Amino acid sequence: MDFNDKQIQIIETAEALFADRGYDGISVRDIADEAGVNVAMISYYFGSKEKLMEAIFELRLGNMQMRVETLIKDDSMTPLQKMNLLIDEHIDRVMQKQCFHKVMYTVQLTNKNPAILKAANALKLRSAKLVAELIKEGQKKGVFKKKVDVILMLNTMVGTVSSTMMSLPYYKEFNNQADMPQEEFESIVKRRLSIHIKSLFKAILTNEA
Amino acid sequence: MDFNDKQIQIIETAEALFADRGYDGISVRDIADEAGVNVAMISYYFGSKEKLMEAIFELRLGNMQMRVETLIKDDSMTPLQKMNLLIDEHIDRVMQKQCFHKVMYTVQLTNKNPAILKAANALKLRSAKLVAELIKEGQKKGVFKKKVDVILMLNTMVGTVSSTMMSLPYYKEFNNQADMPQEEFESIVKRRLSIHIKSLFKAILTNEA
Amino acid sequence: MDFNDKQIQIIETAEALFADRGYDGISVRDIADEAGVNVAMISYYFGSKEKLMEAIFELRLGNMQMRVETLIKDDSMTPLQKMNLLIDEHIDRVMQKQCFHKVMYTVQLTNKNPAILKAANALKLRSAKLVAELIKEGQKKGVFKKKVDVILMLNTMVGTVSSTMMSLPYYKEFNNQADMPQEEFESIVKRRLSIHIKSLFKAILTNEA
Amino acid sequence: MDFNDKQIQIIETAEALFADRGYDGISVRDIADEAGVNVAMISYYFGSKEKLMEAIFELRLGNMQMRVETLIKDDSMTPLQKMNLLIDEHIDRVMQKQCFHKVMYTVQLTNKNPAILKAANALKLRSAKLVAELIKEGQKKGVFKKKVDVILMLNTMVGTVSSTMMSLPYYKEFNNQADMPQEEFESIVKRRLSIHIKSLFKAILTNEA
DNA sequence: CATGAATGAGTCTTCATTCAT
DNA sequence: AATGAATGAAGACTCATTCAT
Repeated sequence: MDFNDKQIQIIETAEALFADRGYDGISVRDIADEAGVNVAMISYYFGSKEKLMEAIFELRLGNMQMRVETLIKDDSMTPLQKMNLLIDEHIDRVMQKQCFHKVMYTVQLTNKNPAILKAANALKLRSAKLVAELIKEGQKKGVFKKKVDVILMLNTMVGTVSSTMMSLPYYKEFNNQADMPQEEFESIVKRRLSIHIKSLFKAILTNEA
Repeated sequence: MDFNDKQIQIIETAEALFADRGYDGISVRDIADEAGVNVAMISYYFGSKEKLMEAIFELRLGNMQMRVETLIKDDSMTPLQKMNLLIDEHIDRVMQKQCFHKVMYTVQLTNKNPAILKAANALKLRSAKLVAELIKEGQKKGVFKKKVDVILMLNTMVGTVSSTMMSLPYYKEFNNQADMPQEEFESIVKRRLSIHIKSLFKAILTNEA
Repeated sequence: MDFNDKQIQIIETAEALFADRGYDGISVRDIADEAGVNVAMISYYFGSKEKLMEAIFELRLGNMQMRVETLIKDDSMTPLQKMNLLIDEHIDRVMQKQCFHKVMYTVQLTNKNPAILKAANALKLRSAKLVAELIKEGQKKGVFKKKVDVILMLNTMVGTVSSTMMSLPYYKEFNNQADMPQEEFESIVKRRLSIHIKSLFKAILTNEA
Repeated sequence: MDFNDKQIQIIETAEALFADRGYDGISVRDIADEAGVNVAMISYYFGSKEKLMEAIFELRLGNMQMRVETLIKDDSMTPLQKMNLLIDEHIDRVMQKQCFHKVMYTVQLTNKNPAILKAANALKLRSAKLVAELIKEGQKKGVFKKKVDVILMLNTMVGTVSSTMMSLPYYKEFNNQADMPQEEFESIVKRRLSIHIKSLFKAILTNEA
């Protein structure tokens, strides 16, 4: 749970490389070279390549779940406000840690890293249940519709954001914004995504347009 | 473009295995063993592992683009009908060829197979442009809203479907439908997805709820 | 059970090297280099280093057990004749395949190759039981003593031969026969061993000197 | 020659582990972990793994030679008494320090630790020469036969004991004594070995049965 | 046309040892 | 005096591909 500086450096290097070429597409030597450390150091610090992969998730997933929980249990916000904040935080998280999320998607796509897949799915399921509670709360208060498929709704949020992130370069090209600085472009995308998904959720959750 | 029976057998075996363990997670020997052919046959028929991967896309993407084009240019349907059919066809395609789509997502996630990635993105871009034209047509007819972000809209469609497909087992568990036959469950999911995405698109494209 | 020429060549090379430096003291590359084959060929033919070790035993132990069995069941010899032949055959076997027997002793000394150890011990136990029957037969006929510890007797045979083989160079030096050709020396040793052990067995088995 | 407590602890741990898995089958880290000391301490105290191995022999062989010498030169015993005591002491030594003797046999079997092998052989040779003198003394006194092959005789002693020690578990099984406490069983084996070898030596050395 | 045999390059991991502290 | 951190070398093994047949 607590990694030293060199470990974090290795983890972040691995994360970026895994995102770019996949788990099996990157050798421990690639990681070591890129991180400027000795090959043996990866086994030394993490035990194995697989364990290094797990360390990436340990580092990144650590407080993610906690954040969702505190957000949902916050009494100072209405259910809709919470949903909107959930959306914005998800967008921020994914856009800020694009590499990690790419890695996470590949893990979900294959059965290569079963231990990690299991952990990721458990996290997903728990989050979904928390959100389901939140929906129920909103339904009790009469602000949300009766029939809501929480999973599909979350899949829309997650899927839209990930599809968008995955195709950022093409989105840029399609919108003729190739010249725009990356940071500015991503900021725009984030805003658009936020508005887009919030309006979708409004349509899903409430009775009005 | 024209593969013989044995080639198709190899392609489909490879597709399923790549979907399950990723491109680098599967060796040509794995494929040969599973397909019941000699290892050397893969190089013999396709030239290389990479080329076999390309063959998968050649086989699967072949008529996909064409289908979108004819659909959009069909004069017997309203723009909204076309959009709805586009959604249903996408859902059907993904659910029916889950393996292939998993493979395609992994290709989009990494820079491992650049030639394929490029082809897939070109296809995507062309589809997006066709849909954009369709939207414009609907806007001219006054049935669609003025401001529509086509890319985000398509990302919602693609992302929702793929996220749902990727997490089918967990969706099943979450809904307490573990006992239901897979076919029936997938049929239900398809219907739900259809309604879900269509209502989202309605909210995106039209002014009413 | 049936190895091709190249496999036998590898097996015999490995046998000699393992005898000289131990299982862990020899790398598959050592074996490959010495045998003049590619490193990958060892995995290709045997699966692994461990399996190669097992192949050595498969090749060498194959007919050994059978030989003991037919010898013991041969009706044309008296029990004492059988024992004497058993001794001579053991001496011949060990002296002729010194490398293999060195390998076998190291296997018996450590718990490194448990599968092989188990097989070797099973063989030993079966042989001991056969010899025990032979002893009983001799006891019934009144030519052997009543009380004979078969295991200790066999340990004397096996142990004497192996100790002698292991220290051949020092035996040579001790007897001031350093100049004698190796073959001649070994022939002498075999004769001496034969006489030595037979007289020991006579002392163990019969009542007269 | 003078080791401190921690060194002896390391030596004895190494001895046990080497006995179980061979020199190359055990890493210095294994030894350090098992002995509860730092990995670097082994290099620190002994210089290298090889030197640690030598230290084992330094510790164990130290007074062994001396013992044989004083025994043989003891004037209060007849040659036969000396031989019998030699046998019993050898049995005791091997059975009490089984680990060390296993290590020593592996050293004699391979050419991996030449320095140690040389020392062990020198010791063996010197012992053999001492025993040869003892035999001559007995021959002069007319209690021993004229023709005795000292080396073969000693090989019988050493080989019988080591073969027996190596196969203790199987001896136990063969005799249906699996339930007997190890200590009691070993005590019985020692007694049997003593009688067995003494009677063999009697046969070898004297003219009567 | 199809394949069994073979291989060089590359995989992850472990190793004994060193060195600054 | 003792050790945690670090590493170059070597370990066994797998890989996609080639080639003679």
